[in-house]
Amino acid sequence: MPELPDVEVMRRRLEETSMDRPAERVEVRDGDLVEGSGPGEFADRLRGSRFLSSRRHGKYLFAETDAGPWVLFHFGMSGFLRHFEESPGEPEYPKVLWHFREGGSLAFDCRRKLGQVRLVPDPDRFVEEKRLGPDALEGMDRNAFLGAMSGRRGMLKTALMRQEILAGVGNEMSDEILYQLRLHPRTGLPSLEEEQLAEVHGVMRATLEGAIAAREAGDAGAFPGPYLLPHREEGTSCPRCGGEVRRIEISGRGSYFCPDCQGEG
DNA sequence: AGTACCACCTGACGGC
DNA sequence: TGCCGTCAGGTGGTAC
Repeated sequence: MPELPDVEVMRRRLEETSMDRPAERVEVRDGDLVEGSGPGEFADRLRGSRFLSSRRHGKYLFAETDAGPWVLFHFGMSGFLRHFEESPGEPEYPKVLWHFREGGSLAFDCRRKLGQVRLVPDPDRFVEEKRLGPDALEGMDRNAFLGAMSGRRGMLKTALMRQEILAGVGNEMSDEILYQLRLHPRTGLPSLEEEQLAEVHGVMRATLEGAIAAREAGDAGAFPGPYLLPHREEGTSCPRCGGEVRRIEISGRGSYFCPDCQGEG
């Protein structure tokens, strides 16, 4: 799940449910997911601590603690956060849990174990060391976007997904952005005029905002106009023109599009 | 510079 | 029912 919109919604849930509550106990059920320190050390450092604030950069979520460091959450392909009050609400694959003193728990769930949790002294430094580009939603105005995209030879989709160019767009959102633009997934950057690139920027922002709103509302209808996200399946019909949605492979990643709206390539 | 491909890891799902 | 191949939205490294 987790691309920028998903992570942003998780950040908001974290703000609503888990701030300023001392953790009675931090439970590491799978130390494989904890990077940079032993699982025991991680739990010990955070015992009794509270989350003070949160930040997001691209697909990374940071939570400031009064223990000093920030907790970094990265979700891989199958990770998410869930706050629950009673044990029946516990998700299926919780790897790290915060049990709050006043009740309730926060679970970092990660079925495929491709995510990670770690302590970092400073989010800005982490972003710099990771060489992440500016956040696709908060950190890129039109000119920055044009600057980042101009002079590149590759595909638009690939560039949108490269986290060192801009952070937050993944495979699924890149497909959605191309769908909204009615561009084929293999569209090359050199074929786009500056005016079209500016449109890409606007549509990217609107698509990310729309996806956040849709996820917040928990229903697809919140998205303005037809969108591809619920139709990522070969053979389903395009919500815009009724054409047949197809899947092609780009660098080993599944890419879904409507040949009728977006061209055959 | 850009692309393809593999690896990481585990589960869900469809076909036979 | 069970086995098997395929696919999954993440990143990172290698080879061309």
